[in-house]
Amino acid sequence: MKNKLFVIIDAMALAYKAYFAFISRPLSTKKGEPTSAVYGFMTQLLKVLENHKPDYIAVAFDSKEKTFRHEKYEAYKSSREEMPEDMVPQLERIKQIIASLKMPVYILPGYEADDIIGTAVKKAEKLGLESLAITPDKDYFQLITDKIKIVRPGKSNDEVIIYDKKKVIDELGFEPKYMIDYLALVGDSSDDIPGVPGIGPKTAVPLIQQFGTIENIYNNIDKIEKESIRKKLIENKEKAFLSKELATIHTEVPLDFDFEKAKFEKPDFETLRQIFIELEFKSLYSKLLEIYGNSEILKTNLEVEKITEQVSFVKDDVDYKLVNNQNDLDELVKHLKNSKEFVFDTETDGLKPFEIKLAGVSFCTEPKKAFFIPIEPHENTGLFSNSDRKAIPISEFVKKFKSVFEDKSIRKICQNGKYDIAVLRHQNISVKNFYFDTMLASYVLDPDQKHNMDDLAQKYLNYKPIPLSDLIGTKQDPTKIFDVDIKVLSNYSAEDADITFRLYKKLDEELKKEKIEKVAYDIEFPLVPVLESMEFEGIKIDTEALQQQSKDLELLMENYAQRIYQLAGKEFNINSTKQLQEILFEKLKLSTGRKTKTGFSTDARSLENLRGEHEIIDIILNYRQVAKLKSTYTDSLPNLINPKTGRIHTSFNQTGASTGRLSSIDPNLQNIPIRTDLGKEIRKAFIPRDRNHLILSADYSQIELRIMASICEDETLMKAFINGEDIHRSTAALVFNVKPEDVTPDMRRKAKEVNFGILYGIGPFGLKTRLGIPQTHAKEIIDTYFRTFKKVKDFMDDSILKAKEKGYAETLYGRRRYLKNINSNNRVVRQFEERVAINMPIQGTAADMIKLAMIKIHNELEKKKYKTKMVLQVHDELVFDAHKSEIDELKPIIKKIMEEAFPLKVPVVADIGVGENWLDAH
DNA sequence: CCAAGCGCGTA
DNA sequence: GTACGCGCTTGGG
Repeated sequence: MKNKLFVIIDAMALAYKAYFAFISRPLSTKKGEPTSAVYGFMTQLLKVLENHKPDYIAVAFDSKEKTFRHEKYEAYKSSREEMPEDMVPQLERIKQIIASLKMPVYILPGYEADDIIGTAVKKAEKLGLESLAITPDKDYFQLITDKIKIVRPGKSNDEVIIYDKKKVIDELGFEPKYMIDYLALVGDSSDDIPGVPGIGPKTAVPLIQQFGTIENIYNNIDKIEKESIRKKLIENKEKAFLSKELATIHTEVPLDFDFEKAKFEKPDFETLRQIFIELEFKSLYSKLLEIYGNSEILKTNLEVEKITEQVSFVKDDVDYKLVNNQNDLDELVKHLKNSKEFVFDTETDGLKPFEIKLAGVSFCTEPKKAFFIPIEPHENTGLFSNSDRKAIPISEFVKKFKSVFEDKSIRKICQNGKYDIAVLRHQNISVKNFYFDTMLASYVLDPDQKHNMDDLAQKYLNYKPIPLSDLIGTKQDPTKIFDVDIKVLSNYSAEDADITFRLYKKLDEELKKEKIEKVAYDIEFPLVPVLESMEFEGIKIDTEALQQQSKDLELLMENYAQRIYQLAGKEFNINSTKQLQEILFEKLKLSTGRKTKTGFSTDARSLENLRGEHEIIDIILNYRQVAKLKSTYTDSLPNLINPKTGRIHTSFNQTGASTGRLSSIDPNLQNIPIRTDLGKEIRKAFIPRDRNHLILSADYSQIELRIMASICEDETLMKAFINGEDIHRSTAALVFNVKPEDVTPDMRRKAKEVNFGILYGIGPFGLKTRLGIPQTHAKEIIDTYFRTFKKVKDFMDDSILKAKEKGYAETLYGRRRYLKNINSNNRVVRQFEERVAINMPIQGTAADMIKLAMIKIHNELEKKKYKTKMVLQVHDELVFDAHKSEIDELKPIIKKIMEEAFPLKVPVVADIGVGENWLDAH
C-alpha cells in the first residue's frame, strides 16, 4: 500500500518569491489591491494539490521575533529590507485563504518556518509518511531523504519542480545532506550567511564531493592542493562553522505537531469564492473547484455536480469538423444561413491584408462545435500539397460563402474583426452586420489589460488555446502556415472560433453586468467597419516632393553638422546623447540642467536654456529638427507606400489608448508635423487621390475645453462659449484683469497654457516650467483662474473624489479607466493618477464624440454612395479624400453630424477646410 | 536581434 | 501636468 502524503508550505517565502517574480509588472485587481504574492502562492499550492493528493497538509509561517540565529550571529538577515508596503495586505489575504482552506497554521516564536517544517517532516518520516515541503528556498535541500522531497517554483510562475535525492545530485553534484556544508563554504547573501570569502560554487562543489562535510575538509586540510584555497579555508574556519550552524535547519523544535489536525479536508467554498472574486482570480477559482471536485478524498463530501458545472471545459469534449468536400460545404452554408449569429476567423500567411493569402476560415455557432475550411489561394497551386487532405479553391469558397457573410440578418462575431473583414474584402466579400468583437469588449471592460485571445481565454475561460507556434514554429514565419497539416490547422483554427464564441457569451454578460455595454455596442463595435474602410482607402503621398525634401534636408543637415564639428573641435555623432553630453558639458563646460537616468539632459528644453552660452546650441537645435523630420518623415514615409495602391495605409489601433482615443501605427499618421515651417512642407505632401479630388479637413474647435465647461457647468466658461468668444483671449482678460481688446499676445499665450494646463490637472510647478515664470507667479495665475472659474476647481476635486470611490474614472458616455493607484501612499504615484482622473473624462469624452461622428459620417457616405472617403482621424480632426463634385453638398452634412454627434451643454463647433493638400485644407 | 533610454512629432 | 508611436544609440546577447 502506498504511503500517506503530508504537504507543508513555507508561506512567507513563497509569497516573497512571487512578489518579486512579478515586480516589473505587479498584478493587482482593477481597484488596485496588489495580488502578485497571493497569486503566486495560490498557483504553487494548487499545482501541488493537482499533481499530488495530500492526506495531510499544513502551513508554516516565520515568527516576527528574532530567532536563535540572530543571537548566534548579529548580522543574520540584517540586510533584509523592511517588508514592502504592498506585501502586508497580501499576507493577510494568504492567511484568509489558508483559514478557509481549513489548513492549520504553525508559527513558533523564535523559530523560522524552516525549523517548523524541518521538525514536521522528520516527525512525519518517523510515522511512515511521505512529505513534500513547498518552498522556493534551496536551504531546504538538506532535509531531503527517501521520504522527504522539496517542491520549488520553476522559472514560469505556474511551473513546479520536485527535488528528490537524484535531482539534487544531478543539479548540484552532491547529496542533499551536504547542503549545509555547501552553504557553510559558499554562504548565502540573501540571509547574510557569510560562508568562506572567496569560495564560490565552482570551488565548493569539488571540495564537498571529495570530503563531504566541512568537518572532514578541515580534518584533511593538508590534502587540499591549491594553496590559495587552503589559505582561505584556514583563515575563515570560524566563519565556515558559524555558517554551517546558521544554515542548519532544526528538526526538533518544541512544537507539538498534530497530524490529526492537518487532515486534508473540505474547505469553506463560499468564503473562498468571495475572496477569489474580490481578488479577480477567476481561473484560479475554477482550478480550485476542479481540484477539490476531483479529489478522491473529498468527492463523497461534495456536491460534485454543482462544482463541475463551474469548471471550465476540457479539450477532448469538443466537436471540430474539417469541411473540405462539396457536400459538407453545402451543409455548412445551410447551417450558417439558418443561424442568427456566428463567429468566423480567417487563417492567413501574414499580417497585412494587402499582402496575404487566405489559408482557411473557421466558423462557430455554438460552444464546443466548430468548422474549418482549408483554402487554396489559387487554383492548382498545390500549396497544401504535402497533406493528403484536399483544400478548397478560393473561388469555390467565395462563391458558396459570399452571401452568408453579406447577409444583413446574420450577426458576425470576431476576435479583432477589423483584420478578418479586411481579409475578406480582398476576396470581394463585404461583411455585413458586424455585431461583436471580443478584443474590443475586453478593451471596454478594462482598457489597460491585454486583449489578445490567449490572454482572454486564460482569464475568462481558464483555458489555454493551442499556441500558433505549435504549428509554425517559434520562428514565427507566418508563411509556414501552408506547410501545416490540414488536420492540425483545422483543430487550431476551429478552436479559435470556438473560444471566440465562448468569450463572446462571457464578455457580453460582463459588459451588461458592469453596465458598460453602450460603449461597446454604440461606439466600438460599429466603429470597426469604419476603420477598416479608412485603412483600406489609405491616403496618397507626393513621393517626389518628399524625396526632394529629403535631399534639401540632407544638405541642411550636412551644413549644420560641419558647423557643429567646427565649434566642438572634433567630429562626433550628434545623434548620440551620450556623446553630445561629453561635448557640451565636459569639453565646452556649459552649465548643466535637468538630470536623466544616464546623465544630464540634452533635450530641446534644456538646450533652450543654454542658448546664450554658446553658439553651438542653436545649431544643434536646428540639426535636431532637420534630422527628426528627415528620418521620421521624409525618408520613412515613401517606404510605406503600398506598391499596389500607391497610397499609405496606416493601421488604427482601437485598443491602444487607455483614454478611449485611437492610435495610429505603421506609420503613425497622427503625428505628421504642422507647427514649424519646415514641418509644414511634409504635410503638403499628403494629397488627394487624383485631379477630381481635394483634401477636406474637419476639426473640432476647442473640444476638450467645451467638454470641461459642459461637465462643470461653470457659468463664466459656458457664457464665453455660448457667445462664441475667443476662449484664450477671454481667459486672459479675466485672469489678467484687462479688457478683452487690451489682451496682449503674450497674455493670450499664457492664458492658453493655463487652459491646457487645467485639462491636464495642472499644478503651479507644471505651469512654472511651461511658462518659464517664477512658481509664485504661476501660483497667482492659477489662483486667479480658480477664483474666476469657480466651478472648475469643484470639477477637478470631484473628479478625483469620484475616482477614489469608484476605483475608476469615466467619460460622459460611461467609458472607464481603472485607476488602481489613486489611493496609493506614494505621493508621486497617487498624484499622477489624480491628474489622470481629471484628464481622462475630458480626453475620453472627446474620443467618444468623434468616434460617434465617424460612425454616422461613414454610414451616410455609404448609404448615399458618395465617392468621397474618410481617410484619417487625428483625435479632433477628420480628413477626407473628397470628390470635387460632392464637396459643397458634404461640407454642411459633415459639420452637422460632428456638431450633433454628442450634444453638450455648450455649443460644439466643427470647422471645415478644403485644399489641394492636407496643409492647405486647414 | 532585442530592450531600454532618450528625444520629439502630434492632439 | 494628459494621451500616443517611432527613430536613433547603446549595451547586452
